[in-house]
Amino acid sequence: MPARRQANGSSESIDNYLKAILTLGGPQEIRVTSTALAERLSVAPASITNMLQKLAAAERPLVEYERHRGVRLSSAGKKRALEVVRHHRLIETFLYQVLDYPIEEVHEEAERLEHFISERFEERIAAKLGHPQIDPHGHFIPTMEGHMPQQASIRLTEVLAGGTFVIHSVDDRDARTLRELEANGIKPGAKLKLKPRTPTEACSVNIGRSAKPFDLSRAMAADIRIVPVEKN
Amino acid sequence: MPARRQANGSSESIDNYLKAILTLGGPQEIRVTSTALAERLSVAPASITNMLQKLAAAERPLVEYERHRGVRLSSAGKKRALEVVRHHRLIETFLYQVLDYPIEEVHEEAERLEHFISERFEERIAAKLGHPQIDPHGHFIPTMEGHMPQQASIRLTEVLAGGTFVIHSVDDRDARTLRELEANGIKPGAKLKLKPRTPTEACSVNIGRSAKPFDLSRAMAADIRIVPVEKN
DNA sequence: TCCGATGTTTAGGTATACCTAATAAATAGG
DNA sequence: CCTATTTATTAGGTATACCTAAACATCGGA
Ligand SMILES: [Mn+2]
Ligand SMILES: [Mn+2]
Ligand SMILES: [Mn+2]
Ligand SMILES: [Mn+2]
Repeated sequence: MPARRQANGSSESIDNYLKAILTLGGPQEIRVTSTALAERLSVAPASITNMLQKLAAAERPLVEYERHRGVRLSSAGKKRALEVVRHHRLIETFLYQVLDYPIEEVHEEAERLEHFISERFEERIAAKLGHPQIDPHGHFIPTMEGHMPQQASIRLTEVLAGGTFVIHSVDDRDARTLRELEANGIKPGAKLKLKPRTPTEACSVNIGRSAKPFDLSRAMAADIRIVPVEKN
Repeated sequence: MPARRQANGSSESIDNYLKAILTLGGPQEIRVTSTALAERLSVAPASITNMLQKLAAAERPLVEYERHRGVRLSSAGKKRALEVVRHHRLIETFLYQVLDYPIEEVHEEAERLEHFISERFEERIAAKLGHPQIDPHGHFIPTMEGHMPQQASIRLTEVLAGGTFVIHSVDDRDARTLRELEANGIKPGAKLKLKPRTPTEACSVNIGRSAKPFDLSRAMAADIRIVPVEKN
């Protein structure tokens, strides 16, 4: 079936590949391996190779691909990926703020709709929301021109020394974890005191100004990104 | 490509077939011919036959189909069709009232999004709008349970006798005509005086309480449905 | 440096939803 | 009532996006 193609010669499937490459490539746009993509997209490695070859061979290629050496986005691919991420995060913000969705349900809906809204829809919800720069999980929303600030935050699990932090963002993909995080006051902007620990120990944190420490599960800790604060 | 399937074993394509059969079958649920469907969906007749056979052969068939004798919706098919029409009209109302879309642009966006929103999204926009019963073109919005009132209206082109009418609804599919209609004050609820005419004559109307008559183009007249009013 | 584990690609196949061209059924006109 | 036209179906083919299994590269150790 003629999978619905967007104007730019993209499709729902292609969009998802581009987004995955953007995310997995990270800020330095490291080459992404087939295995990493296969894992991320829950698709067989052979299917990944196929798609990457197609994307690289197109008239206006969306990726740079070399056999056995991974892929990177071309500038056209990066542009489209950021456009889709903008859609995703604007939709999440809209669902949360205008339609009163519970935080843990916005991601799934946005993951679908991001591929099907028009430029007008994008523009209208952005206007309705006052052109927001941050989504409900704390992630930056790319601008219409395709710019997105670097996240200066670090993973909570990478900090062993302890200290005081502000929560920058939470991962949006696992609804259960996200609901648990929110139920415990762990959301962007919240303050958090971390006890020093060894790599194998659980993370024990104080949220806000509560006196009793809270032990984060592995899943919860891995989904939190934080920024250090000077205490004053 | 695994065309996105909704929970009910439907898909964007199937949804559009079901909607077309609902509309073309009319209130009495007349059998719909392959040609009519081919025309409506801009798809080759052979493709229609193919799809109808598939839909009729399914475990839980969405249509009743007999070779050379057209199709009707099964009760499951009718249920789904009304669900999609509900999505469509709620989305149109939402785009118009909440996102301030121009009237002539809501249809195209709704035509796409109707297939991809969740039950939660449907429920949330319905709530936001106060559970509306009529969309911006004057069409009834099916209820959550799949009920939709009959339209008692008639086509403007069918009236030769003249008289005073209220505009019940306008067709939403042609953006240009719709914009023209709206620009001339022709929208649901507006009052309209029709001069008597012969079948070949153009329709000349007075809109609202304006004194100067307006000649409707064939396209415009065909897109208007009206209800007679007692003048008092 | 060769060897095997791991990762990647090729080869061949499926389902959806379209298409065109050829064929068959239904219907309408003489 | 029989044929010509219209309408519909069958047959065979395309593109997208997946899959599994088999073949092939790459790279880290021994
Ligand atoms: Mn998300
Ligand atoms: Mn997506
Ligand atoms: Mn519409
Ligand atoms: Mn549609």
